[in-house]
Amino acid sequence: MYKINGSIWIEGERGAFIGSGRVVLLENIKKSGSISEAAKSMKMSYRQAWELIDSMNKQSQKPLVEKTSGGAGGGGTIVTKEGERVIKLFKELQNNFRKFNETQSKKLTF
Amino acid sequence: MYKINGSIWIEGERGAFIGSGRVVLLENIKKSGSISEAAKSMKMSYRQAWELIDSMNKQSQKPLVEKTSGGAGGGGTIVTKEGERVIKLFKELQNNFRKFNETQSKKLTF
DNA sequence: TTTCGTTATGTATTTATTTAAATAACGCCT
DNA sequence: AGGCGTTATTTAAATAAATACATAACGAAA
Repeated sequence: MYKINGSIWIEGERGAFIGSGRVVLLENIKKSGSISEAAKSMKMSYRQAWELIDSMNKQSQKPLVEKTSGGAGGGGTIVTKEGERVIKLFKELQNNFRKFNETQSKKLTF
Repeated sequence: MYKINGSIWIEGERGAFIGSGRVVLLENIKKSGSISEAAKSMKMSYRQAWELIDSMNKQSQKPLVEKTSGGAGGGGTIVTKEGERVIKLFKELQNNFRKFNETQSKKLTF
C-alpha cells in the first residue's frame, strides 16, 4: 500500500525560514529557557541549534527569540510573542498540509 | 517577502517510491532510451540513476521500466505503460500541491 | 574578584553521502 | 570470434554535512 508524504516550509530570500525542525527547536527553547538545554533535549549539537536560531532571527522582521548571556544562571533565551505567533501559524499550515495529503492519498490508484 | 515551498512524494513500505527527481529520471529515460544517457543528461551518476530505477521497480507491482543488456546498440531501457501512468499521476499530484501552496501562501501574515 | 552557566565562534574531527573508476556480463552484428 | 555500448556491481575516492572540542565574552551573585 502506498501513501503520500511530504515536507513543507516557509522561505525567505535567504532560504529556509520556518520548517518543522525549527519549530520543534523553538518549542524546546520555550520549555527550557535556553538554547543549550533545548539542543541537548533534542540530541542536536549546540552549534546547529544556534545556527538555526540565528537564521530565523536574521530573516524575521521581529525577532523570534531574545537571548541574554551572562548574569544569574549564565543567561538564557526566551521565545517572543512573534515567535509564538510563527509557531502557531506554521502548525496550522502543517495541519492543512496533512489534510491535503489525506485527500490526495485517496485518489491514488495502484 | 516569504513564500511556502515544499516537496511531496509517494511512499511504499520500503521508503520513497515516486518523487519529482525520480519522475524527471523516468522522463529522460523515455527520451533517450537508456539509463546511462538519461543520467548523463541530468548530470547524475549512472549508479544513482540505476539505484533509483531499481528502487522504483522493486516497489511497483508492475515494472515501470524494462531493461535489456547486450545486443545491437548494447541494449537500453524503455518506460512501460505503467511507468507512463505513474508519471502522469505524480504530475497531477504535484500540480495540486502547487495550487495548495499558492492558496496557503495567501494566508501568510508577516 | 571569583564563580557559574549561558551565548558566541573558530577549528578539527568524524560521519554520511555522493561520485568516480574499474570490471564483468550481456547479446546482436559484422 | 571480436567489437560495441549498455546494464550491473564492487571498491576507492571525493565531497558534503554534522558533530566534537576548545576558548572567549558576558554579567549577576556570592
